[in-house]
Amino acid sequence: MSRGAAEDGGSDGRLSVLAYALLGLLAREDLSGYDLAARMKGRIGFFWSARHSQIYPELARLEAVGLVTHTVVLQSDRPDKKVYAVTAAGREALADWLTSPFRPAPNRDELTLRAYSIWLADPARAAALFRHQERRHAEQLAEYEAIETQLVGWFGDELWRPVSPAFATFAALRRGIGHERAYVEWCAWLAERLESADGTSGDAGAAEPS
Amino acid sequence: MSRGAAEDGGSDGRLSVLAYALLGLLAREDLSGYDLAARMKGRIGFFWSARHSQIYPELARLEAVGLVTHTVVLQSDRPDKKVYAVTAAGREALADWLTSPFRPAPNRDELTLRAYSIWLADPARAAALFRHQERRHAEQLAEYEAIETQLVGWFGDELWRPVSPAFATFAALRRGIGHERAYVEWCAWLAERLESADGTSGDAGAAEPS
DNA sequence: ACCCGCATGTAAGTCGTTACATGATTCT
DNA sequence: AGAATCATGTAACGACTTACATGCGGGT
Repeated sequence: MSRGAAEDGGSDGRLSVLAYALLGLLAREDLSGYDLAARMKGRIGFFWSARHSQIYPELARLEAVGLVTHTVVLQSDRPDKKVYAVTAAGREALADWLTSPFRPAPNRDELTLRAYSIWLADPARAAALFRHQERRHAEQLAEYEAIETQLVGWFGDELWRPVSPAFATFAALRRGIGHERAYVEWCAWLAERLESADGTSGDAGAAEPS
Repeated sequence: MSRGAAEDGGSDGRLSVLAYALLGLLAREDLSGYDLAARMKGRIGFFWSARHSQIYPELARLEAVGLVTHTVVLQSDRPDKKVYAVTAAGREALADWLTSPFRPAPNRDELTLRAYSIWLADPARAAALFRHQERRHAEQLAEYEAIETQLVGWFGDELWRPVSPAFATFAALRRGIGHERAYVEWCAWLAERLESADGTSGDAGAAEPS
């Protein structure tokens, strides 16, 4: 049983990471394409996202290889919808992928790229940019920490049991918190450096042009 | 002069982020396409990268709109090369971009995505995965910290002058250090949780299959 | 003889975003 | 009447990866 199902649907073409993102959501609850799109710009949006235009075709592909199925749910007050559920083969494909050899994709961070050329910019303007980003990330951090508090309240001990979905949610959230915390610190450090230099350097780089 | 040059080459099509990455490197020193590709998988690789197949056409585009120029350097022992230099218009386009309104691209982190479904995996295998990643990131962190030490040695006070390229290098590097540090901590935390649960849960999930 | 580093390009294909397209129902 | 939410798709384009293609010179 543990080796048959993985081969059943897959034929041979490997799945995209998006496919696993969808399977991961569907392993927790049955959802429509619309719901999946909503999840992708909400909760899990900070580590994976996709638009509905990418999700609908991907769901069709997953169904074609037998990793998900759908049932049409008729609604009177709203448009009907297709609710997708993961199959046994889908669950297994997901579980296999989770611990499979991992090749990290190259990082791309536009703000760091800007920092790399920041010596060409006006220090005052640059400082404003990084202060702004500092605020953005501080807000995001606060939001995550609020969710963390809620999580600890709702689920108690369950949060520490690795077989629980709540644990996995918590784990991902901790990554988000660590990420934002580091980002805020960096922005603040850089902005501070830029601001202090703006004064010492003398001339009116900070003044409005008009 | 401060407003003519920006419009000269650009016609109207916006530049890709890659274009600014290349301009940022060329603003520091003249380089061939080959050299640029090398930079992109070395030093600056941790916040931006590109293959030569993407770089060569992009350089042609930049030259077409007058932001860079090239001179052919004949070599006897090696193939001739085209060495690119940024123009005044190029420098200005870069400087303008640096502090322009910034729309952060969506984050995608496959390891966090895996963590989100980790409740479906065997805890022992999952722990191994995150321990492995912890090591990888710890090595990366050590490397960055070594570079930081060198940087502080070579350039002294220059590192604290925002108009110096060394400062910008330092700033980007600090981001890398913060990032890796947070990542290592997260991997270690998660691995620990997975390992402790593996023992309490009882059976031999950690044993070799053969 | 063969591989590696230098050096420059093109082509095919995947992944992702933006925009196009439609249509029902509910709220203001 | 107009906007917002729910709901599902397709099309065009841009960004990026992998593979194809070529050729010289130096080291083993």
